[in-house]
Amino acid sequence: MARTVGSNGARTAKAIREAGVHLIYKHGYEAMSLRQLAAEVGLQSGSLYKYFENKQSLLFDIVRDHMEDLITRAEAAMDGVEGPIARLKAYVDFHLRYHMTRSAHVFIANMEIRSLEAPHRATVVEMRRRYEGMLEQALREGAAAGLFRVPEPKVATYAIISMLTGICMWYRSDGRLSQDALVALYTDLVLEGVSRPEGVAMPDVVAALPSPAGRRRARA
Amino acid sequence: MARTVGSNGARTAKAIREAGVHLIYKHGYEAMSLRQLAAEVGLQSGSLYKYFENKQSLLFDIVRDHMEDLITRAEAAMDGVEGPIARLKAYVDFHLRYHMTRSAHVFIANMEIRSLEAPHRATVVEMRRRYEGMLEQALREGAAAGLFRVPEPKVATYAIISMLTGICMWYRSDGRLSQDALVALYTDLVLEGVSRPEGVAMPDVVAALPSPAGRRRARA
Amino acid sequence: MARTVGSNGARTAKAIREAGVHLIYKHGYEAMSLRQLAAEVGLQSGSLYKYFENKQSLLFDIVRDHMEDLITRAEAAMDGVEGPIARLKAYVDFHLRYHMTRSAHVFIANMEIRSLEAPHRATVVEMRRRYEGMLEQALREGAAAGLFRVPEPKVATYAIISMLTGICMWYRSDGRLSQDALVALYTDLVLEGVSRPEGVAMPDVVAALPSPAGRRRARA
Amino acid sequence: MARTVGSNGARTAKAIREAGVHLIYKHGYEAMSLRQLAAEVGLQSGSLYKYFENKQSLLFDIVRDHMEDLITRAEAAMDGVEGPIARLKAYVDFHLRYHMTRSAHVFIANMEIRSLEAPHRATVVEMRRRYEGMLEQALREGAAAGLFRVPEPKVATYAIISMLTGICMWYRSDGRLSQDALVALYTDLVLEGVSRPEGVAMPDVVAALPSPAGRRRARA
DNA sequence: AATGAATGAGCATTCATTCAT
DNA sequence: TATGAATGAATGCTCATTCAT
Repeated sequence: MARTVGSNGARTAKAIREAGVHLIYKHGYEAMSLRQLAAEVGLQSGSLYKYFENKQSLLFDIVRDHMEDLITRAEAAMDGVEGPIARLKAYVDFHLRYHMTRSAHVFIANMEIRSLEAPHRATVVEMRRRYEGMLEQALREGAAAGLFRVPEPKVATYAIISMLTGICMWYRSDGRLSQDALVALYTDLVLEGVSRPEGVAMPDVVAALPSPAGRRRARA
Repeated sequence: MARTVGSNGARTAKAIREAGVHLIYKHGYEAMSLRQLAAEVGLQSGSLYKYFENKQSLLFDIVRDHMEDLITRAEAAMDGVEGPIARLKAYVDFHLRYHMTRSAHVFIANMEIRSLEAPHRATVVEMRRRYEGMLEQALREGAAAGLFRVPEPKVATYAIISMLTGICMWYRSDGRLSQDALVALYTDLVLEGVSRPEGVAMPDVVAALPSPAGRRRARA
Repeated sequence: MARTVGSNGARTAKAIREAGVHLIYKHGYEAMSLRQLAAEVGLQSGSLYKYFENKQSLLFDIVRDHMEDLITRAEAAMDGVEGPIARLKAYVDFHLRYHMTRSAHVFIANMEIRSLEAPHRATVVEMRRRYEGMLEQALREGAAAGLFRVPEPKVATYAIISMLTGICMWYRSDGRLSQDALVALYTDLVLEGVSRPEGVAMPDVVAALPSPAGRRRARA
Repeated sequence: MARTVGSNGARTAKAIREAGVHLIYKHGYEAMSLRQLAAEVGLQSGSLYKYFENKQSLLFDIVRDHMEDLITRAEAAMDGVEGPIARLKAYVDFHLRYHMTRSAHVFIANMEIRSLEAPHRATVVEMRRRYEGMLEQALREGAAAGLFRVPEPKVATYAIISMLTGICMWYRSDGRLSQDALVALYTDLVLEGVSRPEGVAMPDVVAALPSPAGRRRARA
């Protein structure tokens, strides 16, 4: 019998990718078996190797492509936005909407870094740093302009990103609150959190922080 | 040979638990093998079964005990603290210090919930809800007292806890910033984020939120 | 190496089944290991799982298929045979020849019922009941016709079947006695055992038996 | 703490033996674990080795003791009984009652011979031969005296013993039929099966049997 | 007489992967 | 493009057995 009309490699490749995302999201990379994946797309497990080199590279492909997409879209969202406050708002808005829309990919990229082999992990970590850097930059500029109260931009970056990313652990598109409402709520939390209020001094312990200058290690 | 001189059940049990935490933290529950664990404590893998029923219950024991410890200590930390602001500060302080001190346990409890079988997972999720409830309660009281600007206490709870918990992803005890400094930084972010500033109105979209009253589903 | 030249699924499946019968017959189901079985057919033990779901289902497949074969052939052997005496003879003849020819299968079906998990066991027990029912029916009809002296057809059924089945414990095809001779000997024992002799009364204790009517439990 | 009053080795030994019989009967020798056995008598599994050398010798002890008991009692039951018919009746009577009373032991001795290592098995097989020999002897004498129609006493022996032994597969002491009734039924089957009826010739095929004289192999 | 800690071999089963067809 | 047969290593787990205490 000839092949089914329209049954072609590209379609299968896409089906594998989607089933892979779904299964890794649901069971975790280690717990997902290639037999399951093959069954999901109606193949024998050996046939998957036409579409990827091995299980590890399936994961890497998924995570790398996701990170590229994330960065590309973030840059597009921030493109042309002027001023630290507007840029911070744009970042928060983008990050939240992206995480609500593509929660499975995001979840995988956050949870399965551990399952990536060292070189792959390094690549992904570097991409994540670039993405986080966009937020850090906005915070630094806002602080320099006297708009934000962020003595430690790196810490604030981690804090804000953790807070925003957490949304993909519980957000459901059929929930009571709309995406717009949630964006408004989080934006408010973030903006108030970092904005300089009139006449409020930094706590002493922060004022006495050692200077970050000259340190070598990437993380505080 | 039967028994190493000086071998001792309680000591072995403790060693297994610690090695288990370490290996699950490092490789993930699925990726850790009991042979690895046994090797770490100098046993044959079959001998581990004197100390737990199976791999799953090792994980559950670790997570459950951690959650019990977390809740007990949180309650102790909040005990006698009066007023929403003070209570919020106490919660943030406790949460951060605990997460900086026991980051492996915390990491496991957050990451490996997925690896728990349904009934175990239900138990842990319930415990987590109780722990989160302490924060939510403080936020609600603060809002009711007109101190906090939190139209959606549940969302704010998730947001704050995500932000704080994120610290265990990067904190190193030998880092540049002390625990005190980090606590001060995060406390500032949280407090400013939720405090009611003079004459600042809610964003329109939040003001127009549907009332949470009467909804049945647990999550927003 | 992937595939031995000329290897063939159907052939392997048959080889596994036969080796399985042989090993279970020789060592017992519990004592047979799948490594042994795999070695017998020249495979790695994991490869067996292409051919059965698990060890238990290998046993069940063997026993079920045997029972189906037994019943089908018994019905064929009895088909068209008229009259209780002729039917009893046909049953004895069939049963003996079958048990002499396929003693390994028969042995397994009798000995390893205990090793079947409950639902499988129930299925097999039900099939056995059907097979035994054919003999019981012949005995009942002969008794009703005044030809047989069987006050308790169920007991007589068990007795006769036990007697006949015992042959597979010692029969060897290269023994001194031919199948025909053995069939003649057993037929004689059975026929004389149940036939009504002239003027011979039942022993008193049997005459005084409680009526089986109305009892619920299947077995005497 | 001192030992419990009356807790002594002999009592424990007996408990182990009984639990062993029970568990082997229920699960089979291979499937029974010494942990189960130990738990049944309230010991640690290592402690069992004060009472037997190893698992195999527990089985052998059980089977050997049972066979000794069987033979001793059979000899006592036949002692002083005169004449082939009376002796045959006495054997049948004894065998049935013994098998109804001690069905677990009997079952084990029949089913687990396969699990005995070669030398142990040889011992048990020899004992069984002695026990069967008592029946064979009675049949031979009855045939020689012209009372029985048994051209092949060995075959008849196997047939009768199989038939009688089968009772322990289904007999329940709370069944509808009493032991006396069952003994009467089986005795009747056996006696009629082997007794010489007036003017009934042997079937041709049996009349033409090769003489058993001079053969070496133990089984027909 | 019994414990309890441990061994080391073995088990059924699953896995990612290979490759001739 | 896909199959299906197979590998070989690994996994979680159970077992009979040992022996210092």
